[in-house]
Amino acid sequence: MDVSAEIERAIEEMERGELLSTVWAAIDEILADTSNPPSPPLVPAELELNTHPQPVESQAEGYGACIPMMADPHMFEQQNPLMAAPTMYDGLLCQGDIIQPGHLYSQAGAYSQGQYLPYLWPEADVPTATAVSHPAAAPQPYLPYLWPVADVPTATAVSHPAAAPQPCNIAPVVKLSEGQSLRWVGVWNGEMLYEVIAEDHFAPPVSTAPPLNTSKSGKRKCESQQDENRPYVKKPPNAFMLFMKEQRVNVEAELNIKGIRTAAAVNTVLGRKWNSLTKEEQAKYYDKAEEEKWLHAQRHPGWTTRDNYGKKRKRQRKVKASASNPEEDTQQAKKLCVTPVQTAVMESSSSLTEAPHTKTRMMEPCDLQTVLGMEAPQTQTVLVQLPHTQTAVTVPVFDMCHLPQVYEVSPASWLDPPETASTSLASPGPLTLTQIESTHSEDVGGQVSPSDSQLKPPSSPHCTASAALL
DNA sequence: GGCCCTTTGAAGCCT
DNA sequence: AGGCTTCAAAGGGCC
Repeated sequence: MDVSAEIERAIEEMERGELLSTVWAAIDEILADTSNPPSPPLVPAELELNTHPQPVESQAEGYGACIPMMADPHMFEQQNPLMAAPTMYDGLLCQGDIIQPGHLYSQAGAYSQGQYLPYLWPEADVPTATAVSHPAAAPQPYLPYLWPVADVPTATAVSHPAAAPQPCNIAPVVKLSEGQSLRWVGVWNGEMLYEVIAEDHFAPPVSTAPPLNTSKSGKRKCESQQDENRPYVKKPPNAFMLFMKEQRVNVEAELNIKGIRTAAAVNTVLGRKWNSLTKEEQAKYYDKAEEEKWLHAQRHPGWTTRDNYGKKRKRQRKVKASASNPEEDTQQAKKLCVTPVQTAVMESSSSLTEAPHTKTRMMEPCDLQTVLGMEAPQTQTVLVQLPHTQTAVTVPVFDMCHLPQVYEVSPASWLDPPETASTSLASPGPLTLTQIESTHSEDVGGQVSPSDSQLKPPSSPHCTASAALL
């Protein structure tokens, strides 16, 4: 039986809800012919995994995009309790053959709007599963989730009476890249099987995610969307921005000023402080900036600063020449008009098989990571190892304090060693996801030695200790 | 509602 | 190639 064809046909003919239920029923039926009928993986009590499908579009994180949990960790409790639970992450971070949990980034230099979560999440604010309630009619969570394998040694089966066992609500999905995801389809010879699916096959109807960016700057209409269909993605911070982020509180306390142009005054002081730093001291921030840039490139394949160029400022600065000049007006208008087309081109080219080559795109040594897609926030990671490439990537999930298991992904029908990860992922067979080792939440806020990370972001000339964060 | 102010660095744009 | 412009953050002020 051609399962794929059948599923595809069903997808075309059915409504989403019907489709999902039917597909799952079909899969169950198919798999029932094998050794053991697959049942949804049991959820360890301490994991409290999300059991609902996630809106893929909400994963399109970005500073101003709609990744609610990025904006404020407390949103878990305020808007969707389920979000506090360890949830499968929709993107993959590859930083080495051994990938470290995203929570290892939890340290100074956090970004306030969730765009740079590795530095963002204050440990004290990390939501824990224990604080989570599971209402009977839980709202649709915003993000996909990673389902723990049924045979997780440390897993303790729990029942979720409130979570209706609807097939469409228990399908774990791992987002691979833009447009593709891994979905758990069952068990084959004792291994969890995942299939590559198009996102729209699993996309929920509407994202209820509130706007992420609540800052004043986030109110700008031009930042609300990159274009009609694409969320605005902000630039990664440079070294000085990271320095400001970290030192602003100190300088504000030192100055103890309020009122007129406080931020501008503080920035002036920060600028002086920055210039007074030694090269070695500055190198620390250049390192971070390189990491941020690298992560940004992974999360937003194809994105360049061009995408934002001319979209933010709506009127000329006072110091600039008068905009009364018709030519200047025309040029400004040009900048505002051409970008969507360019963006669309970039988007289409950032496929599995070919990625755009831009200054900000770093394909080496992590083609795989780029291919797998990074459009997601991260609060926890699990190890996903791709056997043929001998490369591992992380699958961040929600809740840094839990779900410490590390999983291995092995393709069930990965017959030929791929030339590159890109080619192999272009038409992969079902993948298996099994736990291979465990890590623990004690790592939160800790650092990992460079030897723990065999794949790292490209080092910058300033780079001296970036690996420690990865 | 949204830009200004102010800083440095990165990157795009223009000549 | 080199210079200019824009945007990253912050938040009160101002239009």
